[in-house]
Amino acid sequence: MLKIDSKYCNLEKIADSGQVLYGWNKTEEGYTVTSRDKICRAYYQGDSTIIDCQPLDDDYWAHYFDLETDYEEIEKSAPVGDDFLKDALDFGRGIRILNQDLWETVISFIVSQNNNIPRIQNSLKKLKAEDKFFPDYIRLLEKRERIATAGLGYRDNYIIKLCEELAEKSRTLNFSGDLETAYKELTAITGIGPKVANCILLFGLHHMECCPVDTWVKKIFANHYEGKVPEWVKTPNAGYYQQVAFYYERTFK
DNA sequence: TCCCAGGCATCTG
DNA sequence: CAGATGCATGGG
Repeated sequence: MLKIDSKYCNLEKIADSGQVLYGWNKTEEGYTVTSRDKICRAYYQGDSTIIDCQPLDDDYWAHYFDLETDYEEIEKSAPVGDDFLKDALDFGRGIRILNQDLWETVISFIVSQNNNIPRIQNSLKKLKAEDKFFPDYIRLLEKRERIATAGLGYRDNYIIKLCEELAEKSRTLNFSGDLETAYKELTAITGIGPKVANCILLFGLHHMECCPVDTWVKKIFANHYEGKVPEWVKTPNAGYYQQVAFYYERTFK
């Protein structure tokens, strides 16, 4: 069981921050969270956030919830004199950048393009169907009818092509090289462009300097920075600043 | 009915 | 290189 100061681990904010499109389900006490073949319960107890898993797998979940990172320190290192960022950091305090499963993240954000969040989540649920955990490429190729009926629109071919290419090489996705190499390998996949690649790098591979620029972030630049790119975009923790800014802007759209 | 959604691939100049 | 366009689908 993990016990975290809830000030820096707010379950609702994490669930609604747009980084996680699969695996979080609301319950009476809080959430159940699945990742790969693992599951935990997450809820509050006093001023603490509790992560409780059966069987015991605290190391996995400690990494998933990114407990090795000091978010108070990230806040302190934010560029000064930026009122919008300061407000976003206050509003989003409690968000953490999860270490999500790479495959789940890749599929989630391929599905996310030119799509809305409820539809994305619905499609991912349909891909999982009655399976216990999110299907790997082998399972998806076995269950092609799911891909056809998941409401994926034109994105279905991106997923089929990726699964078939992995099957041909008989290997799962992994990006062991540096950031630049991973970015090139990701954007070489049909259906993955700069924005989706940055989401995968940030949410699946935990490159905190990556800053996905989507329609909301463009709105932020336009509405709060006179159309210019703010300083925080090019800092080592840009991914976190992007996430709280996204959450802040989208909440008060 | 039109417009949009955590964009991308493709084509054109 | 930058800019324009089509894309599947469901919700507002």
